[in-house]
Amino acid sequence: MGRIPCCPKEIVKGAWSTEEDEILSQFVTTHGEGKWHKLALKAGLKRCGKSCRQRWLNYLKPGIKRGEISLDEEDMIIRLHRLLGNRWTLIAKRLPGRTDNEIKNYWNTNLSKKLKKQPTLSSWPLSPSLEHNHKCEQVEKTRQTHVALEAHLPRRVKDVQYNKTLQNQGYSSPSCSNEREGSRNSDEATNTLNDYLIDIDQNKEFIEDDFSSKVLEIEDQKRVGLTKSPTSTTLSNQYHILTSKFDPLETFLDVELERMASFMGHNEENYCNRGPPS
DNA sequence: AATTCTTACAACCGCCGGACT
DNA sequence: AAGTCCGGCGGTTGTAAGAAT
Repeated sequence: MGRIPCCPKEIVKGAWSTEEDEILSQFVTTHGEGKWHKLALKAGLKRCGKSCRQRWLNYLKPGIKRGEISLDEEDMIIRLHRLLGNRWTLIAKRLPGRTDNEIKNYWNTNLSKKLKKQPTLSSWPLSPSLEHNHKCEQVEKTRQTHVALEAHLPRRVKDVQYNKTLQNQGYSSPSCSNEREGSRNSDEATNTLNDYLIDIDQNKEFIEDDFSSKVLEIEDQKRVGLTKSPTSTTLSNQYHILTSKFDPLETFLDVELERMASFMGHNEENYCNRGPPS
């Protein structure tokens, strides 16, 4: 039983014409998004479904911001990239109107080169001051020490399993089952969001790899449907930020961005796409 | 003016995982 | 359980436009 080809036989590739854009826009506006393969056929577009999806999501969808990326946006991209790595969709979610593709391109063509020229300031790219530079150096030193001691952590986690449940909190934390060999012991692998929020509150040093792995962990918690807020009084200070629709990753990013802003003496409000919890 | 080089970015491609049958 | 569909993601490529020679 052969697989149905995903694209029409006479598939058109390359740049989209104005006519094609109009057809796609009109069709999606009328019939909605999704089922891109069928959509392409019904709309009479000789395009791959994926191509239609990409064209709509990256260029035609209302609300997409075109044009030059502002300094604020650039700064935000750099910060988020340090937290998340090449996870463009996650980064794009924090920049309203910008698409993952646009951010990825901007990074590859502009920022990666810029940061290579200024490796030390890559962590904190805002306008420099002496105090600022001093802090940057301190942070970079700490980071380098940490990186030297710790092998690089996996960027992606494919498999998740529960192996720890926090008592009296109704909150269980997954851990990575594909840990690098010898990179962590089992206790380290069971660090929880709770633990990490305590770390944040205690204003521990910024360590890049810890952030990356923690973000991954939080994403996995989301993936397995972890939405229940803990109730421990010990942790109550940390959880004032949690809303009824608790989203561990969003919360984590908000906390980190606020922390970085406070560290650098900048107001991060503009970067947070969610308002403060009510 | 012609040619070559560089840059920017739109689009393609392969892979993955969840949903469905 | 296995096969297939479908959407999402991130890496890579193709190419137009501008800069340099």
